[in-house]
Amino acid sequence: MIPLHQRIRAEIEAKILSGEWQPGHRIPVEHELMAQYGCARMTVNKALSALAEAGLIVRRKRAGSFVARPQLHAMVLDIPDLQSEVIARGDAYDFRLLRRQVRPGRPHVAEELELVLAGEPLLVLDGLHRVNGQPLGFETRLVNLEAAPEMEAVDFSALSPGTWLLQHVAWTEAENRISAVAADARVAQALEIPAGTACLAVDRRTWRGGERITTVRQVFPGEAYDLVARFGPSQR
Amino acid sequence: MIPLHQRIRAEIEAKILSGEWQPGHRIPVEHELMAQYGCARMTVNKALSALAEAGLIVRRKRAGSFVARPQLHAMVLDIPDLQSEVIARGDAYDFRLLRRQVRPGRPHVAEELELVLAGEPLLVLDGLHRVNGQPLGFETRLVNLEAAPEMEAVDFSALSPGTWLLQHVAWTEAENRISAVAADARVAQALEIPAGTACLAVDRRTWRGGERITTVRQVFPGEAYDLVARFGPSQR
DNA sequence: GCCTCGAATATGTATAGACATAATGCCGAG
DNA sequence: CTCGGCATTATGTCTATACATATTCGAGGC
Repeated sequence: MIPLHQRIRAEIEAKILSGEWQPGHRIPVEHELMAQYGCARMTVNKALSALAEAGLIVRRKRAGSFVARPQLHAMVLDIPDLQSEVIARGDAYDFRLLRRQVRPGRPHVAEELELVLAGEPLLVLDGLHRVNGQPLGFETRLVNLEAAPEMEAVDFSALSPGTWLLQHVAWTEAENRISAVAADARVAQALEIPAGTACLAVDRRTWRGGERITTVRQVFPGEAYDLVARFGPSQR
Repeated sequence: MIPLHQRIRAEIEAKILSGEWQPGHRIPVEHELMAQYGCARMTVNKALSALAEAGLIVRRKRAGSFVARPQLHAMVLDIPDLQSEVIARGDAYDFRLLRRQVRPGRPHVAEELELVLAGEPLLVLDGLHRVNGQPLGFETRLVNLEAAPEMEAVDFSALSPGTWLLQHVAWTEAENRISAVAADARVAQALEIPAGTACLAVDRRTWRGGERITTVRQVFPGEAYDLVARFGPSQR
């Protein structure tokens, strides 16, 4: 019932991932596979093109197709959505708003100017993600109200701004920057950990076609949280 | 000179990424695009299939194709290769080996048993990545010598084991786990930072077919290093 | 009003053939 | 022996056509 090009792809993929075909190994040329599966070349081609797209093989004209030497530097990172992740585990999630403020962007703060022109309205939100009443992560967010004016009216005393934004505001590009920081006094107090504890910081910025929508920094205690990036069969 | 299907793809992608076609917008059906570009349906189909694969659009039979609502949780993570990254910047890279040891896997250490059976040979390497003579990151590595026997003979007093492994040992699957840790005494001394400093820890495990090859933990001072994950046009 | 079934529609898969393009390797000229 | 150019080969793109499949919409029966 599964399409033939997908079966061809899966069988070759299995040979590669099992190690039976090592990097550098030459894959049967399209005419051979065509004969082997009794199908048209387009079908074989589709399977091989998909494998090439996924980076598992390299194709060279006149020479043939070869198992690729995998590269470390482009892996798929899972960024869990806190709320759905927590709820999926059967725990209770809530968001506690600590600060809310609408004010113009300050002309001397570079971070705010990346988001809005000086004087344009900026929504500032600080809050705490919690699991079963325990602090999970601290979040500081700036929102460009020009890009998401409806957001000014939303009540975030319980709903997470990230969740609301994902559902209501379209974005086209996003960047996450991951680093380690020591918890400062404010974060430490909110997360109920000693000041100076090593924490994972995720800085996320989102755009909609050139226009900046929001900037957020989320800080998690180091032992309570990690991020995973994979290359391999689970990739798809 | 660029293939037509790629041009079609690029033009639709541009409309989506510019925000001109918002999420939920219905894309012209294949027959319309076919007429618009004066080509066969297979060509249009190839362009749209690629966009669907990349997650930019969603295709539904009978209904049509629609701009997808982007999901946060699968972004592409750049994991720089330290050595080439540093050299590309024009700085001097070197690796200093701090410890080297070959011994059997200890039966009570879970981490070692994931790599080898108890009693099988294990290569243990500790070392320091340096830029212009300054410490950049501390690395602790376990290597399964069954999987990479040639490695026992290599001199790592200057060459980084990661670089050697990437070039000489084929792998099929890898996982990176990113977390924050406080520098312990040994790491702090090696990196010349105060003990307890917040650091970014990258735990990497690689496989070949089901067989584990190596486990490595790299620790970087928090301010000196970060990782970036993106979704968007730079994705390809 | 509601439910079922069939027609229309858009995508999914596949074929057979054609020409384009790139790279390898061989062969002959110098 | 070396170098340039040409034939060969494998992939890349595209066409025109066909049938399969999933989903929606509407018509008709209850």
